[in-house]
Amino acid sequence: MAGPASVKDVARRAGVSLGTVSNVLNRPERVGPETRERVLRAIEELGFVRNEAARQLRAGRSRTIGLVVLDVGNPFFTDIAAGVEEMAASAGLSVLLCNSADNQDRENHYLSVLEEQRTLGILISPVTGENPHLNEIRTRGMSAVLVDHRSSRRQCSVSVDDVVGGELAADHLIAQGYDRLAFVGGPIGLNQVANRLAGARNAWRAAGQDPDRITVLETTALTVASGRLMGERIAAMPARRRPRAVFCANDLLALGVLQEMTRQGLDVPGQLAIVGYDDIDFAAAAAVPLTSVRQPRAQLGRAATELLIDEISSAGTHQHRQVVFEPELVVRASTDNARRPRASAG
Amino acid sequence: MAGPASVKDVARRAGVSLGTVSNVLNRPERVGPETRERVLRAIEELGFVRNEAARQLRAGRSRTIGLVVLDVGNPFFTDIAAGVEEMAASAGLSVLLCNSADNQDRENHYLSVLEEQRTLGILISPVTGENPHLNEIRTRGMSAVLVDHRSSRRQCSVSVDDVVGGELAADHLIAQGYDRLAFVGGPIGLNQVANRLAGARNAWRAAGQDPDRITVLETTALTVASGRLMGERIAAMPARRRPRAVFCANDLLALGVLQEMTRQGLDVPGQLAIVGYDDIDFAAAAAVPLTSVRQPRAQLGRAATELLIDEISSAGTHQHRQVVFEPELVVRASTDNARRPRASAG
DNA sequence: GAGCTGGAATGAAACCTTTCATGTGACGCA
DNA sequence: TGCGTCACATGAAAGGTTTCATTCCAGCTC
Repeated sequence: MAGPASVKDVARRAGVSLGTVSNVLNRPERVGPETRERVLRAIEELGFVRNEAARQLRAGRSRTIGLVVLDVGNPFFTDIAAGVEEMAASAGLSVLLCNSADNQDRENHYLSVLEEQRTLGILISPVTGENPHLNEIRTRGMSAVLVDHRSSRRQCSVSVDDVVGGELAADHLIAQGYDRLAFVGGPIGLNQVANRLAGARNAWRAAGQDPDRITVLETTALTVASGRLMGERIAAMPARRRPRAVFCANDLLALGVLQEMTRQGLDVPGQLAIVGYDDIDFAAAAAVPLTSVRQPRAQLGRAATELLIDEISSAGTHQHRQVVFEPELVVRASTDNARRPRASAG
Repeated sequence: MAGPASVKDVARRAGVSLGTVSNVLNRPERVGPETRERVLRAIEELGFVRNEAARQLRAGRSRTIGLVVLDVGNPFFTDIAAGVEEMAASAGLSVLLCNSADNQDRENHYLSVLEEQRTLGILISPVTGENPHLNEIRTRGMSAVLVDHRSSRRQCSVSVDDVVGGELAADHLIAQGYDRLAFVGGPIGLNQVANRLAGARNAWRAAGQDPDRITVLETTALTVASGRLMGERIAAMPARRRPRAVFCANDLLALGVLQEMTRQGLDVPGQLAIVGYDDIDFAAAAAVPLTSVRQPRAQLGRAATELLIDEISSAGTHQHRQVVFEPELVVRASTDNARRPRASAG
């Protein structure tokens, strides 16, 4: 026996036909108990394992959905993934988790893989708003739901209002009396980044300030390492020109900045207040517990999966929906202006 | 046209045979330039996408390896996954990431899925040492490498010496003068947990103490939430019976305990020193930067993938190897006994 | 002009499972 | 005895790709 056993081998060993073996596997009630027993024994003895590829080829589609995220290393996305998996499992589907790492080429590569696999549908947190490749794939009949990104009316999406989130963060900083504000995040091309910045500018304008006077410190990625790098730059600024508060596009950046401040002996929030975004579990456990904008992560994942399943199963009647959740500000020590030392103390 | 276009459709449209289309796809140099052009145009016009299932059925195996981890929510494992993916990509392979969530049934489920998919090989951080199902699958010719768990000589594995890690942690605490020691971790059935505890006991014994006098506080999982729960229990102990130092089986637990201490107003390391394990990025950014036992995570992933690829490609000559890395202690503020208040101060 | 060469294209077979229309035989009932 | 029914079991077909042994043909040599 060269390769692994096939239904044919099982059939021969059990002395029945191919069809009967298949029936034992898929509709056991249609097979006589004695025959069934014999087939099962043959399966056991040969160590037969279904060939999913052949199965799927016959069926024309798989029982898998794809989830493409921007960064598996970010707990924000693994929390979403947990929600997706929970929902998918309860519908009997598997989830194929792909990491685009903020990279358009990788995103497209994974989209191709998912299409070639005849995946049932795709959940994607896209690198950019419009991805022609994704649109093409959808044209060919693949269902897709955008996650963490609001779509047009021609497609389903699940997102959290990032503009509102940015406003919440900036409003809070303004209310706390911080004046020189910086925004840390990037690449600016990322939608989430752009929207959170736009929200902050809105709030700034509403407070009667010039929205362009928010210093934008653009990073190359939304990671702890990028945050540390930017932290170095901030610490190196002369105290008079240094911002009093930074709003970071996500918690990883915020934690990086915070870490660097601590290392350089700058007090948070005394010399620099920090607001993060996402409220991942680690934000609360940070050196200085982080004020952050909370997103309902698992819920995001569940809702997206529900929409996708609906789109797949009721192809004809499906109505595209854009679900938008509201973010929520969680205030912690990192923006406590009471702890800010006298201006002369620096 | 009902379903998506197939090679047959492309062939018809381009006015060539099936075989030629396949050649354009797989060995373009064997096809005349003019014909090739015509086929490519047909592919473009029809939006033809290879059917991976059929491809794989024909080939007998996929171009994918499976990675089963204990907890995708734990940065330790996503860092390993990053290493795996990097190595796999450079060998032209895809990675299917599965989360067993410490659960034997889920682990077995994913193993079955991977076998049915005719995955090229499996990297697995196993829930328990011996998994009969995994052994069965290996019997049928599937390659598998254990990750973060040392195997017997009959199989490849990549791990970090957890006993040494436990010794490093406990030695450090002893050297810092901490006497009442507790170990936080669980389920004790998990190998990593058991070994780290064993290491700590070794060190304790070597220091002339009764190794059974290490209090074992068993948790149900290695998560931040479990850590918080155990933190509550620790805080609730009368100060005289409370441990002076805890060694946590991983950083998530340590962060949870730390968070709860802060919430309850207990000083770390003043009233409780904490050592974590893994040295994930967040450990350094914690409320009190965590002393932790560092593991070379990405390297673990890369090495495991290398072993797997070797096992797959040189099936005949392959020698099973057990690669064991050495952990490294990273000392930070959470175990700084200088900051410990006078005994009478409590 | 016959025979040969090599590049290019062909078409059937194989991979494995599932489905479905068909076949078989036993049994009960009129 | 003959017919209909029912429960099982059968075998061929289909699904899309790749491979490989053939076939075809233009161009070349002798």
